[in-house]
Amino acid sequence: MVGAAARTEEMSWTDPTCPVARTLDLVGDRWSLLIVRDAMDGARAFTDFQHRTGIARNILTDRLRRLVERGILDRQTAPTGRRRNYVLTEAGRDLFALIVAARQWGERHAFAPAEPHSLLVDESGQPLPELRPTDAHGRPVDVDTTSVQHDRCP
Amino acid sequence: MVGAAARTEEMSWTDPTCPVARTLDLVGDRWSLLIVRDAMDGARAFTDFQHRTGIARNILTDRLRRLVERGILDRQTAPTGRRRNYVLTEAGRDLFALIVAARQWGERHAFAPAEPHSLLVDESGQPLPELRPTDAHGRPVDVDTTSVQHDRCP
DNA sequence: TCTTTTTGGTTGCAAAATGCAACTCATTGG
DNA sequence: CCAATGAGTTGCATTTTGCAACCAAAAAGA
Repeated sequence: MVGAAARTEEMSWTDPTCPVARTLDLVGDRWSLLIVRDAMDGARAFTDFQHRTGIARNILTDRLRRLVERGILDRQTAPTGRRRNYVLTEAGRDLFALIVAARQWGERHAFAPAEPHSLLVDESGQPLPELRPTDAHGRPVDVDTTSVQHDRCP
Repeated sequence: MVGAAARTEEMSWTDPTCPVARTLDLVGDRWSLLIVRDAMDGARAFTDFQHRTGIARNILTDRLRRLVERGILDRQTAPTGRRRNYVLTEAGRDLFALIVAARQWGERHAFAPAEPHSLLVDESGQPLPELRPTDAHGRPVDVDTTSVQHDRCP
């Protein structure tokens, strides 16, 4: 299902039939996924995001608004007219796999072997195993063993 | 391991300790992942990429060069013809999981239920099951059951 | 062989996105 | 009440992108 404002604002897609392209149209700019990353790591207030990402404040204002419009973040006002903060929607939380894939690729290809980096761990402190696409029977697949059908409507 | 030119050119990272941020610095712009997507789907020549993505040619020139510099594409001279084309490196092929994650999120959240879209299938024509991050024991994990350690060097 | 077309770019300029600093205006802590 | 902080907005300079025209080498055709 498409996000709220994507409907009202009649989003113009780079490549309307490709889910990869639509995803990039929604969160594929320089900052949106870093904002989502920080939201997943507990950031909720404007300044949380500003300090963690280092993004310019006017751009942050715009990105937060767009992520809300696109159904990835939600603005919640705490009980007594307090400060509003930003929380992930279900669609936003579902970006977890994408962020994990980005993190793991970065660990494999953007760091020297001994170079320090932050680490994503499960509840027992263990790093996650690598995400591996599989076919319907659980066998690993890759570029060579898959193909894109451009002419189907499932 | 870091890409060839990332070393020579002394890349300046948005957030040097975060693998997600480094990945986005390398392929997180408006076009790079669509170029990789098309390379995975068989595009090799300049004009293949130009027609599939619709990107402006000067930008395409620049993105292709950067992807080569960053170790994601390689320029290969075809056996008979003199014309060089672009093929994915191992690091580029390893972006498969990231592209699949983007595709699956797009299918779930950027399309109306009956809206047509391209489909990634395995060798027997079956769509791939959804990628699910798991812990070391194979149990599904998500935002709530994981955390980022910002102070470790594995 | 000579000409035409296609490929793979480059250059210059206009438009859009981004970054930076200064300025509001409400909330909160003392 | 007053100062400090949070959450933006506004204006301007810089950077990135898009568009169209131009160009040289390679391939194709006559």
